[in-house]
Amino acid sequence: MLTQSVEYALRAVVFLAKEGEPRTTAQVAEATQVPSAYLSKILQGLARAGVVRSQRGIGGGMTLVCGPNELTILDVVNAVEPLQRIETCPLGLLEHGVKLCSLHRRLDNAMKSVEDAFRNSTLADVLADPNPSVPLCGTADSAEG
Amino acid sequence: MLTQSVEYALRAVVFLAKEGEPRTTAQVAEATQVPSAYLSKILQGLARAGVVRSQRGIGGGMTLVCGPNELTILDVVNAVEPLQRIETCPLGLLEHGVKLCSLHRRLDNAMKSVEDAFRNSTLADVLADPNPSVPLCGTADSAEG
DNA sequence: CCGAAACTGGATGACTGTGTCCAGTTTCGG
DNA sequence: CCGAAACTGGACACAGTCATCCAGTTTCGG
Repeated sequence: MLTQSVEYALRAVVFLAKEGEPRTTAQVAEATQVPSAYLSKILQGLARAGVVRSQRGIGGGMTLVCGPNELTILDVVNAVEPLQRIETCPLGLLEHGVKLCSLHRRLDNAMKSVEDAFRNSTLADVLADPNPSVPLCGTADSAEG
Repeated sequence: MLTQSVEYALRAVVFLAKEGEPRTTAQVAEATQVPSAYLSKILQGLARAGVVRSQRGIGGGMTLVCGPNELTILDVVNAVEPLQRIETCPLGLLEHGVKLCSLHRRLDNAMKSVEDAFRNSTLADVLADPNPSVPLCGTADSAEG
């Protein structure tokens, strides 16, 4: 339902939030197991959206612009592929423009529940979650096959 | 977030539910404002999935297999493009397989909320909704532009 | 049987998402 | 200044989605 690019972007920012210091595209790619050439495009997008800052040259890399508690999953999703709500009738029916019909209202409510869930999760929340599985972290041999 | 094909399929089944009798692809296409050549492919898929029954020849057309109160939005969505939950860790980390990490658990919870919302809406619900905008219905000149 | 109505299936094309590659540019350290 | 490190941008390839068109098949009515 969400695109591959969104998944990759989320992994990348979670990693950057966990590290807290500049990391190169190659480092992020290895840690998140995302193809590095493609990840660089995604990070470029996040940089243009103001989520991440890039620094060229030796010692450079990518850093989060905000702290983990000021950046939500929704921010990242919207930076990569804006989560679009149904604002007006997809059929272009004028009467449905202001108040969606029952079908589209139901679809939009589902969108809204996703949006709300994403808005209520900051990266700090994700990292602080009392969960046995730490995001992106596996033992050396756990990613085989 | 949902594909165009899902939107088209939902419009089509809502229309068929409202009519209750066989309707040709052309009739459905006009009522739902979906390109008819493409709609025929979508209806073929719905027929293969057992949501709709097709009848060739004069007097034929498409009919719902079940009654509107036995068919949910989720059924239609899954027939066209299965709504996929996150079952195992997308990174392939073995430790995360059974219990998702906090990032993927949050993403999957969002998927689940969509799935639940769709499962709880039958076509009968959609049609019976006390809403001033009746699904797919506009006055003759409301779909201009 | 004949023909019109209606669905079926394959070929085709544009566009987007995913992914790779490489040449170019910036920056830092010496 | 020089070179290595690192990001940037463009070109390309491939698959899937969206969409169209047409020839073929089934079915009904007369």
